[in-house]
Amino acid sequence: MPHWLMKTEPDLFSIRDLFRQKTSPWDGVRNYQARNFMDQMRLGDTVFIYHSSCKDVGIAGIGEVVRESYPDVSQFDEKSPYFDAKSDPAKPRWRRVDIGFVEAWPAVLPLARLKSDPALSDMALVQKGSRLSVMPVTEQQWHYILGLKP
DNA sequence: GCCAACGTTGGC
DNA sequence: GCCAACGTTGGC
Repeated sequence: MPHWLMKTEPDLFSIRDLFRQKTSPWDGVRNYQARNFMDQMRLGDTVFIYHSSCKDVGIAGIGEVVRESYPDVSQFDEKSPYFDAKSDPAKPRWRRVDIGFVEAWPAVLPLARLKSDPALSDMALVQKGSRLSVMPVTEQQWHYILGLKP
């Protein structure tokens, strides 16, 4: 069963919000590589939920795919920050998946911890300048990181 | 708040 | 098809 990592800005949507809501559409992804990875996600795939652009940057918990990719309606909403005037309603450019809550960790596993670990040097997450917001996690990386869980 | 690195756009 | 300019991401 494949594994993934998805970024979120906790000021907008955090692991605690996912806990409260139990499930949430993952919308607003506007990057082709990230979108293509979302299209590959399947029901039951597990996802590290990563907090970015905040005080405690790192992995905050786990979610799972509860609905496979379907059009992200926010691309057609002129009032949405995710509006995309160039997207054709007949062929929506952007999609989203729904993510369900699995667990919140007692503390964030810091990015600095992941960066300093040679076992994780292949992850896009720790590579300089990487801005990918949805990425695959290998089986080995997944279990290794689970072992680092705070 | 700063700024390096990135992805996208558009002129040529 | 190249590449400079731009807007954005995201760690620090």
